[in-house]
Amino acid sequence: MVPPYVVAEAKNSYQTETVTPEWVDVLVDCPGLQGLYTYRLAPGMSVEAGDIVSVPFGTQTMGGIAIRFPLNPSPDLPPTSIKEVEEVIARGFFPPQYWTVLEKVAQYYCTDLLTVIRTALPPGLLGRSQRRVRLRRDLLPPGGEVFLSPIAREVLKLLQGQKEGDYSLQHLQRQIRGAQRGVKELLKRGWVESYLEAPRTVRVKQQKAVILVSEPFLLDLTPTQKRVLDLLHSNDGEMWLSDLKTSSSALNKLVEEGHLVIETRERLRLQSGRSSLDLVKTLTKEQLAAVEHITKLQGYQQVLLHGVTGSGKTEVYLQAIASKLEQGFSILVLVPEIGLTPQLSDRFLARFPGKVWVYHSGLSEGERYDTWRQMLLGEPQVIIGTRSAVFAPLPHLGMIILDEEHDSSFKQTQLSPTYHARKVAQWRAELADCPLILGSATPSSESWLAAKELTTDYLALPHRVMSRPLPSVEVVDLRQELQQGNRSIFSRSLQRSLSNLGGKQAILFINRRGYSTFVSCRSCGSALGCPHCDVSLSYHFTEESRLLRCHYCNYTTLQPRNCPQCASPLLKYFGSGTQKVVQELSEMFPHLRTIRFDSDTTSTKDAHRNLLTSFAQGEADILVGTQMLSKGLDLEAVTLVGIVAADGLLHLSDYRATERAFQTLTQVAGRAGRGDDPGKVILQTYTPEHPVIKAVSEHDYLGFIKSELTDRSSLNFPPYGELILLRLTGQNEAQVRGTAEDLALVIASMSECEILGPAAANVARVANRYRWQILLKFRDVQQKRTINWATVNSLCPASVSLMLDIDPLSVD
DNA sequence: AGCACGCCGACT
DNA sequence: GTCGGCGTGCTC
Repeated sequence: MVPPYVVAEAKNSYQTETVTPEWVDVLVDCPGLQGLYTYRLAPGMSVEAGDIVSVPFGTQTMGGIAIRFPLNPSPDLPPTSIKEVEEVIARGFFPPQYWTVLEKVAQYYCTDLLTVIRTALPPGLLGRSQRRVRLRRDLLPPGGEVFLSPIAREVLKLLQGQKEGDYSLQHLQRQIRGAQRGVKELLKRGWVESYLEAPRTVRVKQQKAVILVSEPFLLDLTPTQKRVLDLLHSNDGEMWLSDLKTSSSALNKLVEEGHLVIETRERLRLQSGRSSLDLVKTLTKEQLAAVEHITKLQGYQQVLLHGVTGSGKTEVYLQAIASKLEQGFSILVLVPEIGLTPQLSDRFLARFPGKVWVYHSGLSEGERYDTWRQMLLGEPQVIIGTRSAVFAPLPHLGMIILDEEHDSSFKQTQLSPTYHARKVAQWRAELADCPLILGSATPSSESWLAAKELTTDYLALPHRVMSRPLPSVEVVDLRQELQQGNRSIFSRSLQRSLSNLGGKQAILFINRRGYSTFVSCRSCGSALGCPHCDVSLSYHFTEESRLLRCHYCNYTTLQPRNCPQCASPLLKYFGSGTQKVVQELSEMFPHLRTIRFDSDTTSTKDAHRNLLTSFAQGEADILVGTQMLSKGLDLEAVTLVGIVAADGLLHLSDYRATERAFQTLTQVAGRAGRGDDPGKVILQTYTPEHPVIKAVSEHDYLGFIKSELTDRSSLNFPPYGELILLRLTGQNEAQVRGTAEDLALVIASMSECEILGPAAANVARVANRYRWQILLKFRDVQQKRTINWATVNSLCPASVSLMLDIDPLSVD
């Protein structure tokens, strides 16, 4: 059925042959399509696997990727229907083995190759053709518009407004509702013409460069020319004209005399960030052993670098990277969220100036496109990026580092492919035959088990640098506080510590944003809920207004004066969020300045960095924030960490809830005492006897993970068994439920796996869509392959959407 | 996703 | 009768 073909990986073997392929299978970028389309290659047109081409598709032109070269087109294809590739838009976008990784991801995560490619490639690489409309002024009779319908008249007016009278149809439709009808009318009269524009992809940015080729006589120069010459000298004789801040005409004389050459070159739009000074640090004995172990590795090897908070993992990375760079390799560094760790990327930039580039979804299209091209150049370099950077096309990959490997942001959950960057990194490292370093103070259960089973090397940094101690943790029983009459959200101990800060800084952690987590009526007892979701609304306030907001769908309404159910004015606010903590702080400690750090205050670009910078510079005394605080902040002046309420993390039903709680609490606690002064953590809770609280307060990772693994093993949860979660959503509750029940039956007939559910999701409705789920538990990877997902998918009606989460980190 | 082709209501 | 609505279906 499938014709014999030359696959992408075998590219080299066919290149050496003199036969030029006549057919090419192209992956056309069109949602809803997953198959490949066969095109003819015009004689003389050379296309390689991975090239971006434009092809006729239906009535339009589309961008696509050349995947493979069949020896013959499929026999069921009428030969006359095969069209020709139009042109090659971009070449060489994939290093060797790259396809293998993408195919592996598609297969493992049960999705199609195109979805994976769209995740991996920078956006804007694949374009689609655009229809444009142009006014023919020469054919337009004066006063002709009297014959037109109102809509056509409106379109005509818009077209006449512009000098060229040339707009994309899309633009016209945005401006005028129903523009297409008007355009048709004008087309028929022949007053406008329409044409297809070639697929628009991100373009290379071209700029003029000035190059010094010979030294002019200094005495002959005007002041401007002197300034230009000085600038050129301090930049190795080459500069962009735009950076010289002078017009090219001012340089004409020097160009004429042959001293300067001005030429147009591609200018890469790269974002490297800010660099400051960073000195190579002296290593502790343990760090040194780790660096030596890593640099001696040959070939693929996974390494778990288990370093307590403040043990100097970053310095180990930096020195290992330095050695790899010297050998001519490139290094990929993956971090949870780039915005949260500006200090980390700054340190890399300072240590390896000109060799470090960041890559994440916050970059503009042009920046991502150019950074991608920069990677393909193959020069030894370091790419720091978030989850999607695991697809960075570095040709001479010498090492991959996953920092904070336990962090759940490495897993994609909402969109397909639901990949985990750790897993993809393993495949990439295996193919590139290079080490993969997993760093964490609180390793994931997966990585710990791998180390225990010896498939991963284990390196420990059990002590902080400079012999600094880990912070002492004081557990405060909030039940006792209440009994003894303290109704504040701060225990007496935390209040005492805050008032004795003595010029040092504090971090307060609370895992909810907003002011109150829910509002309920004291008369009728009903809680104010979101009209579109099955959750209660959180109370937020701004200077202008008091709002109730849904944290799931962002529905926002003004806070009502009276209960909507019974009109009682007695509304009570329960639960504390970051806003309430900030407010209570300002009432209790008016002299302490606070910064709130949560997704409400960090939504704008650079907000993370700006807030953290101003805190680091001592412009505030206390940083109040959510989970975001747990991700690698390294602030030397912080001596106190207060965990306002740990309980929100402890009592969740999810199979990974305790692991996450331990990690978050340990990481937050680890922000204290990273400078010369010892740190202190005050952990407030209603359940001080909880094993997680005990383990966190004693810095006992080992004890924690042992009992956690015992629990997981007995229930065959990961990292022992394997999970797949089916999430079904739809507007009709009965239909969603019915579909879930049907699918569960079908799956039961295919596989021996354990089926939990179907059951309504924890939050049973979000944005008016009902959610049901089925959890599948497999013995091992082999058993996981027993399900035919095409069949399962085909049984799902169009009005119910089915989302597969492979290896879900959360089944709530 | 587009954009065709194709089959039903309000106008010359 | 025609024009034009947008309801399925195909795109090498």
